[in-house]
Amino acid sequence: MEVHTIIEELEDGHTLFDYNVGLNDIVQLLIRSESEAPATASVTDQDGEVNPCSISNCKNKVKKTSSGSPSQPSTSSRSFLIDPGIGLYKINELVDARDVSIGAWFEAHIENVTRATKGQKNGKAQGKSSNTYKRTNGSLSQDHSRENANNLDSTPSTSYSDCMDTEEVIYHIKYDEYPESGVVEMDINNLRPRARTILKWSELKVGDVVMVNYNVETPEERGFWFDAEITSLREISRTNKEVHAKILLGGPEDTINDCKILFIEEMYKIEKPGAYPLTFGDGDFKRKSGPECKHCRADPDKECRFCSCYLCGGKQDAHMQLLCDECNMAYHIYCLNPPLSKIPEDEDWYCPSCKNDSNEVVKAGEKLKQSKKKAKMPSASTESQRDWGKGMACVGRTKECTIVPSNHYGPIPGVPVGTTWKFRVQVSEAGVHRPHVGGIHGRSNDGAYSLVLAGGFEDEVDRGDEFTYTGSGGRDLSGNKRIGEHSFDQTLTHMNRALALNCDAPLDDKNGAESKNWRAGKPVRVVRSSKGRRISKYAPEEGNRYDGIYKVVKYWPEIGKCGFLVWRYLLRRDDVEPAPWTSEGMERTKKLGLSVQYPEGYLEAMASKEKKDKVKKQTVKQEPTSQSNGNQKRTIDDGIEEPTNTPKAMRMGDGGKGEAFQLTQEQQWLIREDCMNQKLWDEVLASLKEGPNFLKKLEQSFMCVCCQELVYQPVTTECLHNVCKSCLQRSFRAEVFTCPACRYDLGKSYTMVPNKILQTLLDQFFPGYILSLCR
DNA sequence: CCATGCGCTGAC
DNA sequence: GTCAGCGCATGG
Repeated sequence: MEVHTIIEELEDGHTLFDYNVGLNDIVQLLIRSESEAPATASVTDQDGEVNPCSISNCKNKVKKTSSGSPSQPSTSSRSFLIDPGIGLYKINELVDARDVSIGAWFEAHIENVTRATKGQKNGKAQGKSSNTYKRTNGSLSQDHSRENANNLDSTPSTSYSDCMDTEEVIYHIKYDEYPESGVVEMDINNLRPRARTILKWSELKVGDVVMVNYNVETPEERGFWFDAEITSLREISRTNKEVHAKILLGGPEDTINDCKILFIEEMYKIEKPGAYPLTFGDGDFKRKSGPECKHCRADPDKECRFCSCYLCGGKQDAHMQLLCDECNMAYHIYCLNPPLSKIPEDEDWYCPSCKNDSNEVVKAGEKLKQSKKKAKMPSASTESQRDWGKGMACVGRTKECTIVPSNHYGPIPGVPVGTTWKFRVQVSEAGVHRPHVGGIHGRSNDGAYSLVLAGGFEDEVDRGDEFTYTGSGGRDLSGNKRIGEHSFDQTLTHMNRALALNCDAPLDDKNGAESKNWRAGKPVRVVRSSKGRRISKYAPEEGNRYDGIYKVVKYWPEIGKCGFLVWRYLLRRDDVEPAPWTSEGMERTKKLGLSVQYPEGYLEAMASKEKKDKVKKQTVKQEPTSQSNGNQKRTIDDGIEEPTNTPKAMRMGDGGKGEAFQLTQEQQWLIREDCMNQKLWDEVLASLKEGPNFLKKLEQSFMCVCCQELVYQPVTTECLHNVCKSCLQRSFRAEVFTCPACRYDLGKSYTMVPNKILQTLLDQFFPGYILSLCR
């Protein structure tokens, strides 16, 4: 059953190909303006015969090729130009299929286009119903088309009013398909011009239609090209992105509407439609110029887009023509701007529109190009031999806390008081104190969420349950420093203002303020660093320890020991969890097995480094002049054996033991009420005794299969899976009415009712987690 | 985009 | 032991 699509008007600057018309459509063109008056054109195949085909997705500007006046439109000879002439098109319907499969790409050369008048269209439609287009033997449609062509020829004086009628456009296309060498003619539907803009991840967004070379997570065939509309994008880590897409064309099955795309190798955005020539295979499909051109069959008088200069249109001086290795277009060396005096010796040559800036190309073995930001960084200009970024001085995060947002007040779920990390970057990863370097984390219009006590100020006092803290700023950070000498007064702005806002008193940036009800202030997570040991006996021996929740009692400006004005804060502990230095706290620390946490592989690396140093010393002693440093290093690296001494890392894994996770009565009641998820809850509750691991288990069990995050506004399906309502809605919009987890058919009219009980529970366990998902 | 920063490391 | 100076995350 064919659908007739009427394109009433052509918009300026567009071609017929810009209109999306579906498979098996017949395009009807209604000419409305004088300038777009219809014309006749002949459809001829290689044998001079006429061969109709139905084509869709065409929106083509009528090109005048002779000087027919609008008053005699039908006598003028016109053709439809598919700019720039050669393009990569997709076959969707093959009438005369040979060894070419549907979905294959090929280069096509639009030879001729025919338009039939209204009367003929009807005739043609009849012809179609009588199998004209579903040609199974070669003669039927040819005969019919010839009839059409004859009709055209016999009605040269069609009046202009006729031109206002709906008329059908008929194309005839020649194509070459790799690896088939000959020119074959065929009927084609749904021509789709291609784009070739390589997408960067950062440019990709939901809703983009892209052409992807991919591996898709289905049992179907992998690794080919298809068109897809991006439905969701998720950055799992800096190097790991996940894309879901709705396949539009050419996927493993066009029926798959939501698939997870993995390992994308190349991706092109389909932008402004236009014919972008691409070649198949490894360049085997390359035309020859001049008399050898297989397209014009060595006929020097025949116009041929393949061997005529793209700039001047002439096919003379074939020996002076350059063929672009990308688009295969021919260019006279003297037509180029600037012109070339001779044929370049380079094997490859690219035309001006295909040439890439060699500065932008990353060659094998070369480092990736620096981002704009990196280019501005000192490392881009200085030739320092230091391996910045390898040690813990400048590493980036490898994990990120997403169970609470960055502006979360109060404890981080699953992180008990006493948890200790070796490095600040780990504290950041845990979400306890996010800045790598800064002492206060907060927002100047909201408040402070956490701070680190590291003994940066000699005149600070730490009494454990109460301490004074000094604001930030006032330091001379010239010379790319992170900390420096005090050289000016601090102000109650930025983080200093944030911390002041925690105090339950009106802000006063001149005299400071004191809270009458200090417990009413906003909670601050406090981390003590081992660096604070020089002024505080409460600082941990090693690393950075989370000590619990404190509140700002008061803040005031004063002249510090440094001689400049500083803002000082008094914080007091207000936490039900015992402080780590109390006997109760120490017992708990022991019970929970909280020992210093090191980054993954850190202890191993340190152990092997130690070993290396030892070996190095020995080697130097034994053969002081035998090897260069480089070789020596390589030998040692390769000879590293597995580390044997990682006691602390081993203990680290026991962190969850010792203290069961406590559920409130309300939580217990809610869990019982959530009977749909009873089985899941039973599993999760089994890990209650594992303490913090309970939350991890909870997070895993209630993860949305679509967005891979903790479900938000969960819809608990009949098949007992939990999916975010928005994810399920997206699936339904893509007309997939099955459960994303198990493909159970939910039915088109399924009503999505969020599981409020589950949402309440998740909000309690992971306060405000939705905010961290919306970043 | 720019400014800020109670870390961290290798070189001296 | 001291110190220069880096990437990174964060806020504005």
